[in-house]
Amino acid sequence: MLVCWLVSKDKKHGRIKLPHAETVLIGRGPETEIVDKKCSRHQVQLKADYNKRYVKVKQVGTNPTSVDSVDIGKGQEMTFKPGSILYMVNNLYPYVVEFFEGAGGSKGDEVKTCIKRPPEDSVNNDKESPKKFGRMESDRSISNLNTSRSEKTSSEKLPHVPEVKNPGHWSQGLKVSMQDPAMQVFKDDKVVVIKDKYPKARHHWLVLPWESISSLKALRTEHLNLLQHMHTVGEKVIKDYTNSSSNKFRLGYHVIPSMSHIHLHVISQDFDSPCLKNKKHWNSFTTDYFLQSEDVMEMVKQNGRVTVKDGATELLKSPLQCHVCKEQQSTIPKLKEHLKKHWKS
DNA sequence: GTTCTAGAAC
DNA sequence: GTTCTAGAAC
Repeated sequence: MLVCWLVSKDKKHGRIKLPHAETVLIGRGPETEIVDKKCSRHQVQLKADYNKRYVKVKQVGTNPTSVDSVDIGKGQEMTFKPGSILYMVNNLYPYVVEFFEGAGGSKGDEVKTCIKRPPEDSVNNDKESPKKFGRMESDRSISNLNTSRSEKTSSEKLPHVPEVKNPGHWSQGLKVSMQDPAMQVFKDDKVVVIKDKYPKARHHWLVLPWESISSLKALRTEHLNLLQHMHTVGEKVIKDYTNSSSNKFRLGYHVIPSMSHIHLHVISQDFDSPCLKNKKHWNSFTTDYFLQSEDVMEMVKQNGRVTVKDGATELLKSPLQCHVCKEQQSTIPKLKEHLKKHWKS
């Protein structure tokens, strides 16, 4: 009989049993002896899969839980396998997971007080295997790019290349793409620019720092130079790769991005793209969900960090309003038809 | 993040 | 009947 244990790496307390396909909530409390207020009482939701020999970890609390230095993100899941380290919150309180054969009997120093929920789908877990991220577009051309660079200055000299420990998870896709030379439109020692894989306008790039910054919340005063550089590179890409006089652009960040690793959107304001399909897409670029790059820099300058207001998610449900003339449209197809009016010939 | 699809809206 | 959205699954 197989048993799965969650083990505190710093041996703060006894191991916690994770039964197959049962949801277990862990966080601040007597069973973990974590008293840190940054850790929610229900910080993570764990569900072991004895067939796959891994544990699904969902971050329930607000502050970051990470697996091998990759932030999971609130409400999101990652796989946690033997050999990986789960940090309960803020890179603190390390845990490992262990699967043991035939250790059914001995209760040992097991901690019993964890909260359990009935399994949601106790069978049916066998079919899916970790997916590779996305699809690669084979026809991506970089022939007109990187003209100023000599051929082989690439990755070996870069100061930070973010390690992707869970490349299978979709939220890690940017960290994979940014390291793929075929995706890189521009790079220097601090940042790399890639095309958005699902552009929401005729021109849509992402500027990513090599330095691993998980999100806007991690920004501090010491990042100001980098933020400014990201902005400057964004403007350079507009200048180099578009007829910039005829295209309006905005540079900014999503308040709550879906993808890990901070990224500056550089997007033309035509919003002419088949990938723009729903209200969330629209509102994420045309409401205050989109924080202009300059505003982010100003906030960091003033307050030393970016404060994210609660309820930003609600902005994604706002009525569809044209970003140019403010006229409201009832559906996405009607909005897309309306937008044509504002395109230049 | 995208895809898929049930069922709401028309 | 078709179009469109929104939520689950990935």
